[in-house]
Amino acid sequence: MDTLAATETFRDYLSRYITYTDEEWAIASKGFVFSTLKKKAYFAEVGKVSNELGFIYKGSARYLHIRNGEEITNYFTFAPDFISAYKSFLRREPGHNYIQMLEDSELVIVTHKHWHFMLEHPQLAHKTERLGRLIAEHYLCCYDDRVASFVTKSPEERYLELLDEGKEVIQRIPQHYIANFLGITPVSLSRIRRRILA
Amino acid sequence: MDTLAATETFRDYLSRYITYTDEEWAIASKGFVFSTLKKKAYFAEVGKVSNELGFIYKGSARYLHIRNGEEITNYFTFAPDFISAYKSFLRREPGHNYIQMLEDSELVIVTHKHWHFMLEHPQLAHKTERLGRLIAEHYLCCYDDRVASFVTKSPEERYLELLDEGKEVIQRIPQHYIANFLGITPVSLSRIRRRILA
DNA sequence: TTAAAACGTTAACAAAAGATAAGAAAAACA
DNA sequence: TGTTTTTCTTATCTTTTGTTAACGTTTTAA
Repeated sequence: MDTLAATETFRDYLSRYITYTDEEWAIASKGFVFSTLKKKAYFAEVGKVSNELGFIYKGSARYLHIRNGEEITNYFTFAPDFISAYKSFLRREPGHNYIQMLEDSELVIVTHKHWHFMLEHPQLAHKTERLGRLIAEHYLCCYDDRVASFVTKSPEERYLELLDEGKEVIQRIPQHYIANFLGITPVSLSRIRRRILA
Repeated sequence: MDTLAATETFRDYLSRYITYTDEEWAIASKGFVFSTLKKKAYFAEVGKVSNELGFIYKGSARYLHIRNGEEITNYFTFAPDFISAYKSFLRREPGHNYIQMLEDSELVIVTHKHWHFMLEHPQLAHKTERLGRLIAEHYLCCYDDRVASFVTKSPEERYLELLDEGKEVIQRIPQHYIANFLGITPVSLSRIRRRILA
């Protein structure tokens, strides 16, 4: 996909939150950067301040921690979606997790500098503030669901729930990543699967 | 506390996110409503669209679900803080949880209508959008931590973590609520406590 | 293409959690 | 104050999960 098409895909994705006029979009998109990341490459790393907000229009990624020397996969993202070490990006602090590509991927990058340019540019500021608010609100609601499922459901129920929604996740992701995502061990997930099939 | 003092407490709390000028604040605060809720009263209920964003300046509350006929406490809030059925408030959908006061409480209420008045008023719009964004971002980061603790830590570790941070929670909240919050049963929390003391 | 690494399942045992019930202590309240 | 309700702990038993290790299969990469 060329950069123009990528930019349009991004614009189209954003339209669920906000619609910039052509003129506004011309100003905003001038600052976008395009990036290709190979499978296993890192978009964000522990200990580094993430200066980039990414829009992944091709590919996928996983979020992971290292815990007692072991990788624990936290979350997945599939194109088209945002990809970001929010906390690090927003607070300008060193991050606590890695973001690694699951396949060769292509992204539109909004640097921290450009994001703030958009937040301060007279013509873009208001819509950009709203965009930022709506995006944060959207993910807030997602997190709310996720926490609720940890609090009110058993691992088996969480897995069944995932089967219902996350068709893509189930088919494209190694099972031990999914186990981590559910907060259990890979061995335990394997047993749950056997239990369900029986 | 009288309504003027309450309004000032609210303004002071908001100053961590944004500072309205006196003139702006005069416009904004005109629409605030004041509410007193007794212990056990509900701020939000399942099945009802929440039309109110609350700022609790005195008191505390818990968020809870009903699951198989049993209450499951999800979260706690202590003054001063926001209190809101976000998902319901933001999306105008019937809510999936209750918010119940843990003690007699006093709140500043921003109705959905007034919030949108603030988002659209020429003098307030920009700061209000930013306020909304910063609040959402703040809670997003909180949720991120909470999910990470479910994914990477055992119930016992989550409890120890809570002991470190949440002094208030530990002392003022019944233990079976805390057990719910940690995603385990009250019996299990009791055993964890014995294990730790030994 | 071949060697190495990663993946998923299963087994065996230990540790922890869920469910249920009983009883004591504390808190609510009338 | 006295009674009821709530809260917390403990015990027993069952179920589930964690841990470690083994094995066959698939994928990766040299």
